[in-house]
Amino acid sequence: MKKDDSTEEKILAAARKVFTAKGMAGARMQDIADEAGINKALLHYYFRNKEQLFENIFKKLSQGFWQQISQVFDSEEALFKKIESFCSMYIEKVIHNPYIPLFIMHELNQRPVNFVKKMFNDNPPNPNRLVMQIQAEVKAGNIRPIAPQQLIMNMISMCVLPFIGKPMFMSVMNVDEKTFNDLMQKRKTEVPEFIINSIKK
Amino acid sequence: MKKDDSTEEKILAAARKVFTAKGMAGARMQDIADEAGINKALLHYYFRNKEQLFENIFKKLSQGFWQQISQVFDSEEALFKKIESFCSMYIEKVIHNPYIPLFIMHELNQRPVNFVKKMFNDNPPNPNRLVMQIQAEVKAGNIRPIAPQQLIMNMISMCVLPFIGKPMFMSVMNVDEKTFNDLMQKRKTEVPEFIINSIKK
DNA sequence: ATATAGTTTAACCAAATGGTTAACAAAAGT
DNA sequence: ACTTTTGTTAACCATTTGGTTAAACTATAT
Repeated sequence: MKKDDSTEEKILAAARKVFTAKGMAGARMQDIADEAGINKALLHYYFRNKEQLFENIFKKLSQGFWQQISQVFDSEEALFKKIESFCSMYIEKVIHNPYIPLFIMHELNQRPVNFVKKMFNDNPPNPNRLVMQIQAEVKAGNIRPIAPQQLIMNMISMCVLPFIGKPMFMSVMNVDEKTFNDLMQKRKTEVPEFIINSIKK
Repeated sequence: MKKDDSTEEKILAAARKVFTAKGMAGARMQDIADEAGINKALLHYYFRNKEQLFENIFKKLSQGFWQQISQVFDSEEALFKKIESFCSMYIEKVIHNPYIPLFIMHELNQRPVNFVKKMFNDNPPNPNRLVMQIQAEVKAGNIRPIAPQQLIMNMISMCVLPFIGKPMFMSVMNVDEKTFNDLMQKRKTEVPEFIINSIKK
């Protein structure tokens, strides 16, 4: 029935690329059509309008991204091991999808809180296993006292911000693409080491 | 000669508000005019076009932001004290300007590298005093070995990312505005403590 | 007072942009 | 074969949006 079975996928791939690079407001439907190599009207044939195409991409990306996080948070690993797993997994992921975090956070900041809540409330139970683990280790005296929320924010921050601020960091540290990538590779072990050094007794 | 001496300032304040909230692509000239309470044509009378108005705002914000950072970096304080100063100063600043970092990073990511370089290359000398301080303390054996660039990225990351990701954090941690603000206030001492605990011997 | 220069506005314009339509092409059903 | 359904396109449309213009208004200088 279909002439080319992957047209819808081509559109989705193109939309993802354009939206994540330019944001909803900066993306042009024509850009997406060009990127997909199709006529602009086809976009509206497969997806009613820009808003729906955007939501399709955005929901998938933000939920997928968060799902991967909470999967590690809820795993059975011990705390220190889990910190190592999370940082290396997450940094590795962002190395290969450097635009996603900034895209998600920029768009979340454009939308009302109830929209944001709807996006995350379903899947990730809170307090999750990681929060309880941290509380337990503090209570047991195995790590120094720290609020789980603060520790988790610290961890996520160090994993993700260097990518969001990549242009700034590259410019002010005066490093080229290759050097920057080397720094990020090293962070996969550097960040967990930094965290564990801070909380261990 | 001028009817209202502060018209230009009203425009700049309005433009700053709209641009930082919606970004260059999402901002409408009409929005800025409405926010300033003036006719749209006046925008073009004081600033030739959207691009120039944007550049005016963007340059001031990004350079000012970076200047404040490098000012602390280059101060005469001892390392640990400097880390404390930076974190409390920076978090305090972002509490009162929560949109700025995300705005700057989003816009920097939309522009070519040479544009970014032009924006930062002038003022902040690199390697700056903070880099040299870290190297010296490592060499003297006063702190554990760490690359200055990694430590500085860690510090900036923990100070700024919670604000960039505020909607996400509020939603997944299920906290309200007040609780979030409390968390951020505590970070002014929590983050430097976290860093110093990690690097001290 | 009147001219002059600077300021502000309503109305307008052209280009860009999201979206529609009608016709055409390709598959699938019969 | 041929009818129907699905996929694709070029041309078109309506609205939005950045930007202009000409006239009106205000303050100052003469």
